[in-house]
Amino acid sequence: MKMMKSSKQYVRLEKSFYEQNTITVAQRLLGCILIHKVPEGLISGMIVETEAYMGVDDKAAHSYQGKHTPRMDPLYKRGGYAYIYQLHGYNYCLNVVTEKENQPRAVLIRALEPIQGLELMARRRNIKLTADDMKTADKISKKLKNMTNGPSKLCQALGIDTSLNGVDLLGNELYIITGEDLNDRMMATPRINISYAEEYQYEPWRFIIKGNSFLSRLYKIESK
DNA sequence: CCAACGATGGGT
DNA sequence: CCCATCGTTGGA
Repeated sequence: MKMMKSSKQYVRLEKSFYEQNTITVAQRLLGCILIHKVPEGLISGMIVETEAYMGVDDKAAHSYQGKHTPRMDPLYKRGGYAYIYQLHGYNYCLNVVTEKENQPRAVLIRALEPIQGLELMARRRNIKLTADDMKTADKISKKLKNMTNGPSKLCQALGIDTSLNGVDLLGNELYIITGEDLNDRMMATPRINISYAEEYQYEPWRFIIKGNSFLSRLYKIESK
C-alpha cells in the first residue's frame, strides 16, 4: 500500500480536469486517489486501472448513438459528476463523467490500490484480514488484492451504490485528489468484457499502471 | 404489463 | 466455460 507522504501536496481534481478529453482524463486519473467520506471516516484508494467510454461514437458505451434513459442523466451533464449503475442485480460500477454538457462520455474506474479505511473495506467485502495480510513489505496478500481489484469490488469496498448516481465529484462526499505521477508506468490495452462492441472492442482505451498488484483479475499477466 | 438483458464476479 | 440475480429498459 502507498502511504500518504506528508511532504506532498494533494489537490482536489476540479471541473477543468474532468472537462478535458476523455482519453486524457482516463490516463491522468491513474495514480489519483478516490475518496468516499462515510460516517465512520474516509475510505480511499489509488486508481490503478481505468477505461474510456467515448459516448455517441462508441459501440461499447451506454450512450452509443445518443441513447439517453433516465438513469443515464448524469452522463449528459458536464464533466465531474458520478455516473453509477447497477449490473446483474448485485454489482455496481462507478464512472467519472467527462467533457462538456451533452457530450455523454465517461471513464470507468476499474481497480484501486487501497489506502485508507482497510477495516471498513474488509467489512463491506466480507473479507477477514489477519495481521499477516497487513504486512506489505514483501508480498501483498491475496485477500488484500481481492479488496478492490475490479470495478464492482471497489464499489462494494468503498460503499458506492446507485444512491450516489449523479453526485457531484466537486463536492465533499465522493471526490478525487491528485496522487502520484505514474505516467511513465502507464500502459494502454483493449477494454474488458465488451465483445458485443464489434470493432470497438479492440480500441486501446483501457489504461493501467503496469506492474501494479491490484489490477483486475483477467489481466494479471500485465503485472510483469 | 412483462420478458430480455447486462461496462461483473465467482466458481469449474 | 457457465451462471446467479434484479433493476432498467423498451416493446406489446
